[in-house]
Amino acid sequence: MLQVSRKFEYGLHAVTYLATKGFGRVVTVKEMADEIGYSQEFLSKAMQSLKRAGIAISVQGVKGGYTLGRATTDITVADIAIAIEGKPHLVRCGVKADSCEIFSSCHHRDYMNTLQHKIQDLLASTTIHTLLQEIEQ
Amino acid sequence: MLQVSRKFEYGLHAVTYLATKGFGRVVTVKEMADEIGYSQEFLSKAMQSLKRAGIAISVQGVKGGYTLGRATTDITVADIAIAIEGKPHLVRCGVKADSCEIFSSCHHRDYMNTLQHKIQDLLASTTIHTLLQEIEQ
DNA sequence: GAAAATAGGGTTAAAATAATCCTATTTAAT
DNA sequence: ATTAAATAGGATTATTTTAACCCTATTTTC
Repeated sequence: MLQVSRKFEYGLHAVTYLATKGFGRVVTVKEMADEIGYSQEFLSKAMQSLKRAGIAISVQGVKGGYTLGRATTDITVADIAIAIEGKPHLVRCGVKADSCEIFSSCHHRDYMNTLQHKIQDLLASTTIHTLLQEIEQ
Repeated sequence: MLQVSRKFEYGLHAVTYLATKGFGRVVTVKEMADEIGYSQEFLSKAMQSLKRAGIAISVQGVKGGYTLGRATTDITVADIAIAIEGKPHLVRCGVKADSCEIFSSCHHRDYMNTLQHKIQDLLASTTIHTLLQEIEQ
């Protein structure tokens, strides 16, 4: 349930890594993979997802690499999750709506959606900046 | 990431179903599976997990079935998640602590644990009672 | 004793996740 | 121009997780 995918973990770790390296500093995937201890190729995929979402900026070519696309105050955990895993689809009711006999009285979808929004709101209210700060007490 | 497992969904749906049937009313897995549209055998496993956690009470034998083990005000979404999927282990840093060269300066585990606790707290503060109420506005 | 229910071990099937492979493109340096 | 180092990304394979299924035992009512 509360399990985060490894790709998300890669993405979050990469973002916090870039954040500690300072805004604007370009870092290669190789450096990150070596330092952090992840698979370079898989981390590369995560970075590509972060780039598409504008969370990271890529610089191609020899002196290339990645840097943060915006301030850590403007990157939320939800941003990273969605960039990497897409919008979550929590509700997977076993019965399709049009063949569900109790659909009108069944609020299962509502409950699941409520839950989803709660989690989503929580992650959306957690910026990288606050996450970093909460640690270094 | 934010994806809930089907077994958790089964469990939550079963709990809300039992809740709407009224406290103390014993319902068979077959009835629930038919009404809700889930696999009877798999739902059965979910119920067994809920029973072990005290969320449901089982009655064996011919007139048997399940009923809620305690009031909906005393069952949280976290209870159900843990009963069904066990305690989550969010952090899966690619490097083992004793072979991690940057361990002392790496706060990744802290970030992940912080996140985990935030989600856990959210789910632990969401009771079935409130979930049911929030819908019927 | 028969029937209807939970209990639960064990195996198989399906799906999702993670890893790998390979090639293309971009760009700095020589 | 050529080379080397980097990102971009499609495609495939391997692994792991999840879901489904099978089968037997136990409990309890009638």
